[in-house]
Amino acid sequence: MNETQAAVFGKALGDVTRQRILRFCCCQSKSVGEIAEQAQVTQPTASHHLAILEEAGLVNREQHGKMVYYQVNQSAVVNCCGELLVKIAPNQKKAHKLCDCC
Amino acid sequence: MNETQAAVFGKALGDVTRQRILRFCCCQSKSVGEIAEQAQVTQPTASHHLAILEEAGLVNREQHGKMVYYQVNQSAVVNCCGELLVKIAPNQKKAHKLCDCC
DNA sequence: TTGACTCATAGATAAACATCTATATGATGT
DNA sequence: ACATCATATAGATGTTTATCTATGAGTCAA
Repeated sequence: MNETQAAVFGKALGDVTRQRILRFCCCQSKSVGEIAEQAQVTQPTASHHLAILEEAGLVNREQHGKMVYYQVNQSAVVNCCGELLVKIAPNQKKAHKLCDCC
Repeated sequence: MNETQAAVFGKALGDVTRQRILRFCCCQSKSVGEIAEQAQVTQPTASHHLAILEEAGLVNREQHGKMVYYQVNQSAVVNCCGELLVKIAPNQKKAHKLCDCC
C-alpha cells in the first residue's frame, strides 16, 4: 500500500458522516434510504458518501430490484489497517498481528 | 473512540504529504527541516501538517534548543486502529488482536 | 404504458483545506 | 545586545469537499 492508497483510505474514514455510515452498516446490509435516515443527511448526500466508501473499497454494493444495499467490507478494513500499521508503526508487535501470515 | 475522534484520526491520515511525513519519522525523531525536505514542501507547510498530526496524537514533539523533533507515536497509531476495527469490523477475529486484553 | 418508488447524477454554494510568501518568536553564540 | 538559525504563525489564494435542491435513470406493479 503506497502513500496515495493510504491517503484514500484515510480520507474515506475522515468524515463524521462516513463514520456514522460505516458503523451503521458494518454488520448488516442497509439500503441507501435507511443509511440516509440514520446519518441524518438527504438521500443524495448519502449516495455521495457511499460512492466514496465504495471507491475506497470499504463497502460492498448489492442491488435487489430497485433497492440498493451497502455493507462494510470488514476484511478490507482489516487489511487496510494492517498495511497502514506495518508502514507507520512497524515496531509495534501488535501491528503485525494483522498480517496475512499470522 | 467516538465518531468525531475517529474522523480526526482519518483526516490526519488522509493526505499524501502527511502519509509521507508519518513514514519518514515513524521510527526516528526528525527535525522539521528534514521532514520538509523529505516531503518536498516548504518549512511552514511541514509545520502545518505536523501540528495536525500532533493534534490527532499521532506524533510526539520534542524540543532541543532551537531544534524541534517529531516522531510517530506508534502505540497511539495501534490504539486508534484497534478501536476503529472494533467499531467497523467487529466480526473479524484479527480486529480484536489489537485490543488491550490480548 | 403509466405511476410510484429508490437511487444516482448534475449543478450550485459555502466551508474547509493545502500551499505558498512574509514575518514573528524563540534559542544560541559572539 | 545583536546576529543568526530553526520553527511557528499570519495572511492570501486556489482547490477540494460536504451539502443541498432538482432531475435523470432504472425497477416494478397495476
